[in-house]
Amino acid sequence: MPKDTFYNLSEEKKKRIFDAAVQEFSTRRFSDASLNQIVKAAKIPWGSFYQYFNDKEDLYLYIVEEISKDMHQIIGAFNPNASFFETIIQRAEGTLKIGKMRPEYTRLGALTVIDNSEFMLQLLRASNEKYIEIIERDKKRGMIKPEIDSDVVAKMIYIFIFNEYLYSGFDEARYLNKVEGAVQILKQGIAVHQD
Amino acid sequence: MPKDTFYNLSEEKKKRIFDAAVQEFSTRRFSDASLNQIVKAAKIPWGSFYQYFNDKEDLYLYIVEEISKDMHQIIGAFNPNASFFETIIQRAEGTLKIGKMRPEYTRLGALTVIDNSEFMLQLLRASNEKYIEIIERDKKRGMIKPEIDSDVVAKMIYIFIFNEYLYSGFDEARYLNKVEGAVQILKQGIAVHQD
DNA sequence: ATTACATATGAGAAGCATCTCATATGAGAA
DNA sequence: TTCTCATATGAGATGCTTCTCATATGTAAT
Repeated sequence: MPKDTFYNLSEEKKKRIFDAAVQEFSTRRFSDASLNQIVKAAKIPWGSFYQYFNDKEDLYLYIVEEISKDMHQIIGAFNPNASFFETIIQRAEGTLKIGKMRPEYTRLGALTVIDNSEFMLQLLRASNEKYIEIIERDKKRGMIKPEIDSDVVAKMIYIFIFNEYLYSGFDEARYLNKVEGAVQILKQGIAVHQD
Repeated sequence: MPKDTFYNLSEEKKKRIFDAAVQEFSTRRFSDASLNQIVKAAKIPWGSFYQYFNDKEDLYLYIVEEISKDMHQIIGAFNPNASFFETIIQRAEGTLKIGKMRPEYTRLGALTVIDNSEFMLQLLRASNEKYIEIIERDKKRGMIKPEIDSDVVAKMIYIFIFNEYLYSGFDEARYLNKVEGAVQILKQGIAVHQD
């Protein structure tokens, strides 16, 4: 947690520090990111940094927290009645929106997720839980086969849309097309029915 | 490429260096791995290291190369006539075999792949190409719906089995069960058919 | 004006990294 | 034996990092 001294700073100075940190943490992963660069870019003296934050991790967690707040505001609430399949598409669209409005958040997110496997695990688990709930609900609604392993479905699609975004998300049309393709495959399967 | 001096070394000494490097590179990613640790563990003097290798990367590439050779020998050849679905299962079994026989290779592989996104991209592309070929062949065999996007299928399953292994591969039965579940879903889809 | 206190400042301590280089060693050839 | 040359060796050069601390500054209260 940043110290009081940090919160007492002018908005302008806080923003300078935030921007410098986002810039650095979206370019290099946590362990490679250099406080040197950050204090230089933020134009604050070395000593001041430690008046504001306990250490590098303190700053990092603050940044992640702020970004998370900002992202929720940008994406807005999901439609709670959307089917699992619709939810996937909505989520992909939300990801694209963030990527467009705050590309640096996307880069930082990608670095965070590949850097800290424990963090990634938590993120995966949390997302998975949400998806599983929606799948279970749709099973009750009679929209999804009840014998299916919800965990597997959730992971297949979540990991797919995540990876596909990292590696082709810059091409929005293509990305949405691929996600829709994946949803179709989930829905219908790929085997030729011989019955 | 290691220097001649390295190849002239006794097998015992080469193995000592190999083992020390695998140990370090399977514990910390490339940029965090410490040559200090490696020369200490391998019991070679600092100066000698630079008689054998040009730099850290030189050693690293050598290790990856050796591991790759060793792994191919362990897994052996795939059955070329197996269906796409069977190939997936075989691949998962191969991964488990490596994880059992050379757990340190798996750890090193995981670190490499998350460390170097360019390397990961290459790996993904190469694997994807192979899967796509098999899928296309099975389309011609009349086993897979021809209108399906092969690229999406390949990625969905490949990324799934990869991630699932990283996060639950230690429980072999569970892992194979999940992979089989994923294959079933791919085959049949998850939507309740209303026709 | 004086005191008190929060904040600002940057030089440098301390630690760790990779890599170099001058010198030592030891085995085979002349 | 003496010379040659590949190899061995480790101290330390150099450069990066995070983080500390003694001192300066500015602001508000007395």
